[in-house]
Amino acid sequence: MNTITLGIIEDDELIQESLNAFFDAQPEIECVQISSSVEDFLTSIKSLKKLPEIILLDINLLGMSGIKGIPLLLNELPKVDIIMLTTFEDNDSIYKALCAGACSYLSKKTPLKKIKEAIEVVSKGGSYMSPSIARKIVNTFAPKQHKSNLLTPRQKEIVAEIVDGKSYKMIANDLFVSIDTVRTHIKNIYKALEINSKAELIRKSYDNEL
Amino acid sequence: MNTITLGIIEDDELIQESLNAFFDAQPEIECVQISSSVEDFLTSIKSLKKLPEIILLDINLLGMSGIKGIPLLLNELPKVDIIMLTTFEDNDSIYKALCAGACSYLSKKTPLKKIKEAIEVVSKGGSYMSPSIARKIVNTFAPKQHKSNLLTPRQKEIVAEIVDGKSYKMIANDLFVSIDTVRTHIKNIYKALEINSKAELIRKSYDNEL
DNA sequence: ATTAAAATCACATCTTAATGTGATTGTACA
DNA sequence: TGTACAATCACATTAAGATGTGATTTTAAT
Repeated sequence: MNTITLGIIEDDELIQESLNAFFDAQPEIECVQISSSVEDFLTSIKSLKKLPEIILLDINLLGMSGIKGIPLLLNELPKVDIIMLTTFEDNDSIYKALCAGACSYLSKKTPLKKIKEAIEVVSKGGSYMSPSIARKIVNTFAPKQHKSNLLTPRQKEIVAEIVDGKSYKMIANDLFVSIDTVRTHIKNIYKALEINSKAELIRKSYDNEL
Repeated sequence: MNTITLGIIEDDELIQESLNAFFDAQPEIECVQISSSVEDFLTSIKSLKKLPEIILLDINLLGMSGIKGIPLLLNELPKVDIIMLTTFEDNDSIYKALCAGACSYLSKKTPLKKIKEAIEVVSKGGSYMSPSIARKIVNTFAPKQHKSNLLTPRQKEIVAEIVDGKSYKMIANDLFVSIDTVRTHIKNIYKALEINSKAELIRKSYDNEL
């Protein structure tokens, strides 16, 4: 197994040193650049022989924030994997970092051994995150429980088929009813939602408005 | 620590039995209901004294799919946490399951010990997922600079109108061209995207596939 | 027992969408 | 200076969708 080249962007000197000392002792990982800011890091890498494959990135930095730096880092190093290493664990920071292109998100409380593990996992094409952060991430997908009772269960079935791209005829077949029944359902759905076209129905469905 | 009550929905008898035997031997986890389908499960829980706090759910089931079953399960058991346990590891299945409200996603290849660990993590309010699945999940956030050149700028304008719920006639009016021109554009769009209905077009548009 | 709501089906009518063939114009590129 | 492509329009046909009126049946609630 090849050594993994690592970059660190972290403005707390204590943490910098602690990480540096730790990775120095790990033959699998070679720390090729440590900077206190994204700006410095971007300048420094121009004169490096070995480029980092993975970057540990803090959010609260001097100069631009780690999150704003992600696109710039990815622009300079398109193949790099970015692991956030930060004290912030709020949904918003996590969400923004991932949307910007980070591939993993760790709390600074994470033990060094786990950080190393995360680096190895990411290097193999995976992603590591703590259970609590993972939960926050999956929660961003979860349905926003509108649960409006505008539509009956049967009507919702019909909507699902429509959204799936089925024609009335196909729906009738799938649900074992006549096409006229499908028509009637759709008439009622349109009345209930105060719309009058399939396009609006699909939009509402995608926007979770039913 | 209290025992965790568990439900299992899985139609493969071998896996059912293997899970059942394993959890029988775990004092921390009590399996209160095993069913082969979501439908059965929903019927069965009505007569249970102890309700499951966590459900292991397969996707490929007899009757309705596990993914379609998630909303129904959450409806009956609003506090339940659902862990997908499935062979499917494609982005789409993962994404749909999480959007439907699953809180964790495991491959069937996961060792029993890890499944138990996942259950305990979820029971504590976290989420467990394997590195490869975690990576797929974070990738759904990442910026997708597809910017596919499948459609010309004019065609994209037409699509925008369609998605907005406009009819051909309205589009023709908005863009100051004849309705036949709109028709031709749409014909070409359908050909380019290899689809043949408005519904599919709207879906692709919402799913960022253009 | 009555009522209300949900789901089913039929028939009719009109509008919109899907698809094919064919043509013209302008622009960009080799 | 062709040629490829985007954008425009016309005509025609078949399929699908939208909408109205009216009716039956089953089930849940009053």
